Amino acid sequence: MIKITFPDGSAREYKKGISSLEIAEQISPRLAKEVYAATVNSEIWDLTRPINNDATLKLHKWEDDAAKHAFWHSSAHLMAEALESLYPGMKFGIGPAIENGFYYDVDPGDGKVITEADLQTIENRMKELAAKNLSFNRRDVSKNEALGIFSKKGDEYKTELISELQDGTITLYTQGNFTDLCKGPHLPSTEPLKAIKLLSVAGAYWRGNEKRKMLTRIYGITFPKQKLLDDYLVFLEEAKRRDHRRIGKELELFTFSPKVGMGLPLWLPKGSDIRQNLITFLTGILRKRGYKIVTTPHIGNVNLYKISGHFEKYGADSFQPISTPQEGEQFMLKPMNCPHHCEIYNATPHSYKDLPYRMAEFGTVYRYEQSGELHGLTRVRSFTQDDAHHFCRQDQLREEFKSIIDLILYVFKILNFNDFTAQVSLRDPDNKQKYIGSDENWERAERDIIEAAAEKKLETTIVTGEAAFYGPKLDFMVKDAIGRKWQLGTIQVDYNLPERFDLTYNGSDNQKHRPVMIHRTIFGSMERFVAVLIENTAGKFPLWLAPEKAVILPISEKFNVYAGKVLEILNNSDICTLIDDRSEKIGKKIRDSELKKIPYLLIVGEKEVESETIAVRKQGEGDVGSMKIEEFVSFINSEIKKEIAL
RNA sequence: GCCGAUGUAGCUCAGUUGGUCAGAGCAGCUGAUUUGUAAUCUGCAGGUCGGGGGUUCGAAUCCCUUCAUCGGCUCCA
Repeated sequence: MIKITFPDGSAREYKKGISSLEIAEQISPRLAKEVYAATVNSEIWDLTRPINNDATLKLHKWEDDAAKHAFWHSSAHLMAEALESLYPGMKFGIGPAIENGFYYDVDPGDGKVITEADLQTIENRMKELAAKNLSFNRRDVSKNEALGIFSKKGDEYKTELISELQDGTITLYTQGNFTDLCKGPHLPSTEPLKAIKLLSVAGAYWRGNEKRKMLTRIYGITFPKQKLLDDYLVFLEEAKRRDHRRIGKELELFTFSPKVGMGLPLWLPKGSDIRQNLITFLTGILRKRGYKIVTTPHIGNVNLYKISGHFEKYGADSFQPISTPQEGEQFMLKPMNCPHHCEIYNATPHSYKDLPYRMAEFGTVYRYEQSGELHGLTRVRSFTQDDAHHFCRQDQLREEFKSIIDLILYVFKILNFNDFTAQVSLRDPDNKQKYIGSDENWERAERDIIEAAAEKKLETTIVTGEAAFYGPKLDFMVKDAIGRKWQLGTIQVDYNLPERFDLTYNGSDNQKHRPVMIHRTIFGSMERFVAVLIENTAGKFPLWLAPEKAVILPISEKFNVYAGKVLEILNNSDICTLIDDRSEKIGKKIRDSELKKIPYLLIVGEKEVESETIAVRKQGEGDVGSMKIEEFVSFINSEIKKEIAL
């Protein structure tokens, strides 16, 4: 007998070799139907795998990621089986479960392509196969046996993977006629794979290496119930409606023109207003926190980037230098503001007493991005960073870090950005030659970042090997409407540029010392931030950010004169207001303004003229009653104050 | 840059296998209406069907090429 301990601490005895599925059945047949995987001693297992020793056991229902993972991984195998039966000779790469669903990378063979038009056929075959209720069988094999099986099939991708695995750790899973190299875990059978949808096909380099062959990646998702799939598809549709590219067009916020060039955003008046509101807001906060605002040109001499090291590292992949017609000088569009800022630092002498020195700029930079990588406002070739550089002493590093974390959290809070993650990127300790700076400084900086984040109660994930070559960093990431991750704010320690630009300060010992430099952004870039803001709010911006605060809707043209008077008062009170004096019915005017997401609709008719009031309707919420014009002005001002005060 | 898809009026989209197929709704402009909380009615105007080339008696439709966009991959100082 073996002892199985459950998550609640209770324990029961079972006969040796029992599977978690059998245990679930003994608890309740219903439970057995709802579990998809099990954690046995902190390892995730197939439900059917026999347990031979005392163990802790947690059964995973659909709600658990482990269950979804097994479910989708099994789905990937099912898809592979369908593909193999439809396309004999197809070769298989890898087919993992992902955050939402699964994919499989396949090589259909030279000259053959799979397009979205083929997905329905594949999907249908998957459904046929799933209905056969095929069981997934796990088998341990030796490296030689595995190599034999897959080289016989001609699956060169699999044999490549196997050749890198340790003998004795290799397992295969078989369902029906399909066998795959796989760690598992899997479902007991294909039976629960009831609702299946293949979503898209895309190219993906084998092993993520652009020098190697491009395979065809097929994405799909499955659910145990059709209802869940339907809900998911509805969610995807809704997400598309929140897409910033779509809302940006509908609300006339920004546009792109092939004539201007791809990836070069053109901000329309309303989008510009939002952007400017953010800049004004942030500038106010920065000044209170001791930042000095600077301004630098959009180009810099090539030599500047040779000094900084950027030219050597990124020069070939940048917009190429522009030359002066007579002097033969070469300039680059600035890809970042830091070298310019270093020279601003160098323009004046610095004492240890004056540090930290905080320098900020809304600096527009230009980066060459591959054409296929451009994406709305989130990935562009020209963007404005809310950039800043802190020059400080090594002993001030942690406090500076804390102050920046504090600032970012403060700004995110005001903007109602709750759904972000923070990642600490450290250097790869096994590959130290990739980085510049002393071991001592790195260790200290990494410790400072981690501890500063902890002191600020910021939850972080720590990733080694992701640091920049010049220092460790802390990044803030958010997801867009359909779950793609984008980096916004970042805080990066830099030991490189202070060396290269020979930045110094006078210490209390009257000796020259080297300051540490911190790069930081809060929004990341105005472009990306506005994009994320659009998707978060679905275009319904908070009042303080809204480009237009109110629109006056006269009941009929008879009241246009009064409406004009109201308009003048509001605009003179710095409340950006429009008027809709078309000869349309009030219902139509309300509808149009609601769709434009203007925060307040002010209806004026006979009653309002007589009492010198306006009937206020809040966007999305309805009538909120009448008020005097001055009352509305102070109401709006206090609402805005509430929004941006903390 | 790579793989795949898409590209028809300002916007959203119809246009079977090449043969009155250049259309609709919204937006715009007209005129009528003068309206009380999410769509009043009338009429008009708008496109060399992304650009270029080709096949054909004939191309929005087929082929080539180019530009742009979308979904991914690689990249992201």
